[in-house]
Parts: sequence; C-alpha cells; structure tokens
Amino acid sequence: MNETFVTNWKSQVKKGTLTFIILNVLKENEYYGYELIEQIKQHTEIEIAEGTLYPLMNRLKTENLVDSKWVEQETGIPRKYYALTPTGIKTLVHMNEYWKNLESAIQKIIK
Amino acid sequence: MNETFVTNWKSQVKKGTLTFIILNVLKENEYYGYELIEQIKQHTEIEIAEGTLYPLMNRLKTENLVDSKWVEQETGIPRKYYALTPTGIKTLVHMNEYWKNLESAIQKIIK
DNA sequence: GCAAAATACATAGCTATACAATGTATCTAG
DNA sequence: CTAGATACATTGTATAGCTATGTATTTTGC
Repeated sequence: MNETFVTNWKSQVKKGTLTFIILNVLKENEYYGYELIEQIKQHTEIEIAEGTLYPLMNRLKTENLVDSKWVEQETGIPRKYYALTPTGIKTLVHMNEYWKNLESAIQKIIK
Repeated sequence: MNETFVTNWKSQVKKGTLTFIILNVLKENEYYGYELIEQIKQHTEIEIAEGTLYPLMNRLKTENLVDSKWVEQETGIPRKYYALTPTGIKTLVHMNEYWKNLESAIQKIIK
C-alpha cells in the first residue's frame, strides 16, 4: 500500500470534516479551544493540531457561525469559550442534511 | 444561514472524499474519466468538475494506485479507461477502515 | 527546588486539492 | 449547419490543514 498517500489523504479528508465536527460538538455545549482538541481526540481519535484549530475558530467567528468570550480562571491562563450563533445553528442544519446524503451515497458505493 | 460558507464547505468536504469515492467505484469496474463524472453524479448527486477529475486521476496514476489504457472507439474520441492496481486495492482497504471509524465517530456526535 | 510536561492561546509559511476558465477535437440532433 | 453533448487536458486561484515557532502559566516528577 502507498503509506504517504494515505497519510496525505487523511489530512485532506479533514478539510471540511473538522469544521463539521466542531460545529456539531458546539451544538451541545460551550467549549474552549484546547478543550475541543481534547474532547474530539477522546471521542473520535481524530487529532487536531493547534495550528489547525485556532485559525479555524477564527474563520468560524468571522463567518458569524460562532461567538466567543474570554473567561478568567481563578488560576491559570484565561480560556476563550466558543458557542454557536443563531446563524451557526441554521447553517449546521443544512450541513447535517448534506452530510447525511453524502454518507448514505458513500455507504452504497463501499458496500 | 451563511450560504457562501456552506458552498465553500461542500467544496472542502470533497477534498479527500472524491478520491475515496472514485477508488471505491473503480473497485467494481473499469471506467473512463467522463463516465466516472456521469456515474457519480447519478449515484451520489455529487458533481465533479472536469478540472477536478483529470488532474485527480493523474495524481492517482503517479501514486501508482490506478493504471490507465487508451481504448479506441469505432466512432468518436478515444477513451482513457482506469483500473485499480494491486497497490490501489491494498491502499483502499486501509482507507475504508479509516472512513468506517470516522463515520461512526461522526454519527455519535451528530445524533 | 527545579526541569519537564501539560495547559492555553496564537501566527507564519508550506502544501495539497477543488474549481472556474479555457482550450482542443469529434459526433449528434434539430 | 450550428448548438450541445462527448471526451480529453491545463492554468491559475482560493481554501484549509500542518509544522514550526512563540508566549505564558501551572502542574508533575525526580
């Protein structure tokens, strides 16, 4: 098998997929950046580089899909918490629809 | 909802996904380029631009995952048929494994 | 007590891929 | 005989993930 090809492919699959995962995670709860990386690693075994996440969150904010607020800690570095905006919620509905169709189409092809 | 964001997101999701779909389609049969675009449009509603497919097929060939042969037609333009190589078959097994895990992880998050 | 690792943010530069635009050539239908 | 479908291909652009790097604080191991 072509190892480097698969490695690169996995990275390409993440384009779009990560955005989708993060928005869905934020649907349930507010999270701060570092926590998102940890949560997703535990629940999906997907590793998100910090250099991927922080620019991504800024894009989502620019696109008005999420909002953020700084929360001071009694001890340690302040955390920036992210939450979906109403636009983010509506947008996610459409994304979930598209994903569902894509997924069932791929299921048929793989089987 | 953020329309342009969703449009762009769909394009990003295709990165990696298209490769995966095409390799799986070629698992069953040989196809030529134009035919692949048509087949996938019908079965998945996913539209692949020609400017996407032909460079993609060349990459797959460079990576030794597919092989191609020209087939002359009694009438009309010759067709370039693609088939998986042994390396392509082995590589696809690993990709299917990764996709299966990714998919079930996303299922849990979306639900 | 001090060094290493973990926590928590962030950016710059590199690379890979999808897409629009464009081009060539042949065949078919109105 | 012309528009559209068939069939290939390339060039340039934009996007997004990754590595490397940086700052700062806190915890853990020796």
